[in-house]
Amino acid sequence: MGAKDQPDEGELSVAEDIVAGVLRQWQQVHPGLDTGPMAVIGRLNRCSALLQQAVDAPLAQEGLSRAEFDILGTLRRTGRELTPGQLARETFASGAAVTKRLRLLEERGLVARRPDARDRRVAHLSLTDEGRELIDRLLPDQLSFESSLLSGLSGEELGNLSTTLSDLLLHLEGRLGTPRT
Amino acid sequence: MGAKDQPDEGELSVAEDIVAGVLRQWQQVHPGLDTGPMAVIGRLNRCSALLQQAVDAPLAQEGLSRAEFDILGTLRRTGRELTPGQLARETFASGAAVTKRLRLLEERGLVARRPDARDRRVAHLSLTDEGRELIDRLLPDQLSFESSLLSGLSGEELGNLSTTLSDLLLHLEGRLGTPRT
DNA sequence: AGCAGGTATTTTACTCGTGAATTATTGATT
DNA sequence: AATCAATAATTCACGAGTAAAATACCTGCT
Repeated sequence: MGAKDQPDEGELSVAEDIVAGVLRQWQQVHPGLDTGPMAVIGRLNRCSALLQQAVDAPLAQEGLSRAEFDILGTLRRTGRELTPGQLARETFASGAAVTKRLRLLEERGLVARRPDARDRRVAHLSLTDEGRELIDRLLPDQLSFESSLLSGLSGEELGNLSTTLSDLLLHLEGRLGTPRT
Repeated sequence: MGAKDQPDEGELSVAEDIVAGVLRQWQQVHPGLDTGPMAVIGRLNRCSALLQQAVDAPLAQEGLSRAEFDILGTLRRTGRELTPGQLARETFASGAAVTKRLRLLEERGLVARRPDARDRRVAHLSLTDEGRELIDRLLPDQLSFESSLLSGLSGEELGNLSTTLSDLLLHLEGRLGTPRT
């Protein structure tokens, strides 16, 4: 389908992104190859990589990794205690990773652990006051920083992008995502 | 679970992706918070993670990691010898990572190393016949598999997505990407 | 020539994440 | 009651990636 979607070159000399150059190289080596998927997936991955790298910077100043931030955020937004297993599912991490992160976060006094009364296998994690204060302080800064990263796109573009990615995500979750209970 | 309130948006009850639920949780905890950046960046990252995981599957059958595939692909599409440093820059990896990957790829007979005649610090890597055959055999399968992953979106949506991501990528590269050389 | 400083690559020491075992516990079955 | 399978969390062993040090080499300057 996308075989003929030559991005109109030769018109306005709009700068090329890095992926465009890669696609052109492939066209020279394998003329007629449908590089449509690469155009989308390559850009998606590259944007994601650049964004993650940038987005982590403000957190690092607080000595938090993105993964730890995700745990705090998950506890904050759900507003209730969560077990390690639930945290793993919510943050798409392995149980082992969650165990490690929780140990550090507990040591820092940001989350607290409460044993379950009925089932002594499970633990319940919640934010301490300090943890809640930290995330509530960080989140607005984090969001406005992220917003500045997206400032190259108009509000309309962002809306469309968000919608299309939502469609894609829904589709991918259907085929690959966790078979949610 | 608890988030089972009726979506009174009056529209078709389209299923929600995972990020939508997260955004709704944040709205309940911090009403009025501008979660726009999360809507975009969260979905972008999640799509990227799901795609990367899926995309690696066919490669794994050949015993190749995505990172190794990237190296082979870079050598193939540029069509000439590259130094480890150039490969690192092209694949956005550290020099150390490239060194490791090259050792494995050399051992497997997929790439060949040639010392530079003038400057004995540098090496020139190229694909062996076997390496070229492997990537030429893999690439079409890889692309059609990727295409199937994107089948949930229409051609038009894919085109728009590609264009918008290109804009974003260009913007991000400008602020975060390669510093002037 | 000899050395200072720069560059290309590799090595080292480390962090982080994972899958597979391990431990501890529960609930069901006999 | 004793045992068995299932489940929750943790520990273990390992692989992969990184930053920084080390290595090896080049170039230009005095």
